[in-house]
This record gives sequence, C-alpha cells and structure tokens, in this order.
Amino acid sequence: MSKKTLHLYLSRSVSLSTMNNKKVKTTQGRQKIDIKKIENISNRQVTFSKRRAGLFKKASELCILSGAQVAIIVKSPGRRTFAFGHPNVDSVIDRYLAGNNSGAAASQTCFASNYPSEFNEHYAQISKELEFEKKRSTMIEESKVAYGGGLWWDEPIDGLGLAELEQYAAALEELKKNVAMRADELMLVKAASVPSSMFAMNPNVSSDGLGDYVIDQANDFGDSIVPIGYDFGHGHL
Amino acid sequence: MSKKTLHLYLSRSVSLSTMNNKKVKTTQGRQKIDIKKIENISNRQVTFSKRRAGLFKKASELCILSGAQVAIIVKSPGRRTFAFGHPNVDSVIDRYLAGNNSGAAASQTCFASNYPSEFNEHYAQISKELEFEKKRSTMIEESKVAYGGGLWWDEPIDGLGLAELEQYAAALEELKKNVAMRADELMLVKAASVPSSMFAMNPNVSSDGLGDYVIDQANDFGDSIVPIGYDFGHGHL
DNA sequence: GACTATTCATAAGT
DNA sequence: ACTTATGAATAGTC
Repeated sequence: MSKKTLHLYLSRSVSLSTMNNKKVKTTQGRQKIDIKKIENISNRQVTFSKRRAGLFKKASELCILSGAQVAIIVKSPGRRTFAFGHPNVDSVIDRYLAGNNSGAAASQTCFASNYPSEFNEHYAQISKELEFEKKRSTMIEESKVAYGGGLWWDEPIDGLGLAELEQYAAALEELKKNVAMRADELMLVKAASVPSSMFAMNPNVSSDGLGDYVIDQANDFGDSIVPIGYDFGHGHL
Repeated sequence: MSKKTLHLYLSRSVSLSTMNNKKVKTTQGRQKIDIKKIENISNRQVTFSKRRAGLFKKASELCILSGAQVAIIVKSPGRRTFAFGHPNVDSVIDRYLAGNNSGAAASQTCFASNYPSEFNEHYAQISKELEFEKKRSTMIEESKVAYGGGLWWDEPIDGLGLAELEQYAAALEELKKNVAMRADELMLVKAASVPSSMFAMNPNVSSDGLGDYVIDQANDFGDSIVPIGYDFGHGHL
C-alpha cells in the first residue's frame, strides 16, 4: 500500500509540476478500495460514520420513492447502536417478527437507539415531516451546520444541539398536528445526541409521545441516534 | 414531465444530428429526480427493486468495512418483506429489542423474508452457499481472510464461528431441499464473510408466477429474499 | 434484464 | 471538518 500511495503521490506531483494550470489537483479524489475490513482504526471509524449516514439516507429515499417500510439497526463495532425506521423501527420489526402484514402504517420516520434494557417498545415515534419539507427547500447548506461539532456519537454527549433540540421540539409540536393528516413521505431527523436522561423517560408513551428522542438532522434524510447513554464511557463506536 | 421528456428527446436528437461523432448518445443517462413518491406504478416497482438491492449492498459493505452488525427489514408497498442481516437478522434484532449486547453473534450473513403468518420463527435457514461457493471460486478468495481476520463485532464477540459454521453447514443441507421449492431472488454475498443467506420458505405458495427465488449473483454483496408467496397474486411488490 | 449517461456517494488529502 | 476527484449507483431507454 505504501507503494501504491507513493505512486499516487508521484502522480500528483507530476501533475503539479508538469501541468501549468490553475486547476491543480489537490486530492486524488475518491480511490477505489476493496471491500474488506479497514484495519486503520480512525479510518474505519470515519468510514463507518460516513457510510452509515449514507445507508440511512438511501433507506430514507427508498421509503419515500417507493412507499416502502424500512427498519435498520446498526451496531458499531464499539457496541453503539443506531437505528432507522420508517414509519418507525419497532413497528417494522414487530411486523417482521410476527409475520403480520396488516395494519396501516403511521406516517412518520423515527429513529431510536439502544438502551440498556427494554424501554424500547415505547419510545417515541415522531415524524419529521416539517423538517423534511423545510429542508427540502433549503436542503443543502444546513447539513454542514448540523454536522458541525464533531462526531456526535463519539462523545458523551451532553449539552449539545441545544438550539437544535429546541428547534426540534418546536417542530414536533407542529408535527403532531400535521402528522395526523399526512401520510407517507417524510424523513429526517438529524442527529444530535441526546442525553440519556432525556431518553430514559417515558416508560410508555402512547402513540404520539413526544418527548424523547433525539434527532439528527444532517441531511435530507432521517437519521437516528443514540439515546441511551449507558455505555458512553467508552468514548467511541 | 412530458414536456421535460420531450426536451430531453430533442436534446438527444440534436446531439445526434449535430454531432457527427461515432459517439452517439443512446440514452439520457441518469436523470435527476426529486425524492418524492413515484406515481407511476411500474416505475416505482423498478426503482424499489433497484434501490433495495443497492441498499443491501451498501449494508453489506458497511459490515465488511467497519465490522458493524446490521439488520435491515424492508417491506414493499405490496407487502412483501425482504431482510438483510449480518451476522443475521434475528440476532441483531434480538439484541436491539433486548438491549442486550452480550452473547456471541452467529457468523453469517443472512437474509430472510416474509411469511403470511407466524411461521416466521421457523423460517428456513438455508443458505445459498451453493451459489456462493460457486461464485466464490470465480470471485474472490479473501472471504475467509476478511471474515476470520476481523471480528465482525470486535468486542463482545469472541471466537465464534466454529460451532456456528457447523450449524450453518447443517442448514445448508436443508436449504438444498428447500431451495428447489421456492424463493425469489437473492443475491450473493461476496467476499465477505461467511455468506449465508437464509430465506424463509413457504409452506404454501400460491401461484403467481413469480417463480421462486432467483439467485441473483450479479453483484458482490448478499441480498435476501422473499420466500413466501402468499401474496403473489398482486404480481408485484 | 442489459445499457449508458449522469448524478450521487465518498476515499483521500488538507 | 471541508474539498475534490473519482468510483459507484442508478434513471431513462431499449
């Protein structure tokens, strides 16, 4: 690999020296990689984050475009769990487990994560219609903002996403109303981390519970997050 | 849309007539679309299929590259269920539901699908190792390395594999029988891992023409499929 | 189901 | 984190 890298560097150097253009290749651009475990830790983490986000985005698009229901659970090597679901994780899973295909789907996209125990069943279901709509129009630039702040998932999370949470909370209110009317496409939520305490509450939220969830609104797709914080001590994936 | 289409056609026509090159644009290539429900039925079905495959592939790559565990359940609008899982769907889901991170994971990539009722639990565990083997020979040999070398789940997990493989082998036997009966389309796992795909069998498949499984080995990733056919009458997703 | 022409996702590099 | 060049996914067609 070092050899390859060297080669690449040389190529670039050549380009730089031989080409007398304004357009200088500053990077090699995307390189082809073979699909095998990435040995370099930090690299692996970065890839994990990027690709998980990409996966969720794809899932989101699939839901919207085709009207499908999707649930995804991802566990990082470091034991953190991320989930994506439309209409929501649990309903899809439940149905899967039961083999039950009846029932109408709720219209929302929800994300959840890992908890130490079984609070699972009830956690929130929320949808992000608003964000989605809003975002759909302004789409691009927000991502950066949303993302800014470091890898959300790898820190103990705490007071982050203050403004966002607030904003999010407000959005939820509206959402509640709209949600009843809406139906399928929506998605979104970005992630901020949520203090575990937020999550812990609400042992049993009824259907429109609000409350605890955290969301990540990075892109125009829904993403999810880690509510539970019981394991945060590890500091990484 | 018709307008747009017209435009595009015209553009192509112009290109054809004005450009006197060998290189004639035969298609428009990928077009940008906005993420909203596709109204055209057949189009939606096609997109669903393509994107679901893409999603599973991405998931597969994520698992391999980062060592993550992933489970995905997808329900088509037509109520068919597709699932992807690594090490396998159920283990990931179970863990998710229980919030339990202990336990070793099975060492396989598996796929399952929907059943009319609750035969679920028992759905077949079979894999298409055969296909895989066949492919593996022509494809890549790193599978073992990749798999063995990287603990999929680096930490709680440990040396699993052996027993599992054995079990897996047994499952294969069954698969061989069942495979002949039904399924849908499945894809293959590539290098990674111990590829195994499981799919549920269905006790009663009705007619519908869809045949049964197809093993699609187009790509290098594993995919899963629909065993059950109770709903095939619809003729589509 | 297979083919391009394109858009999209992202590995590297900064 | 941000950019960029490039590999990949895929919309439209046949």
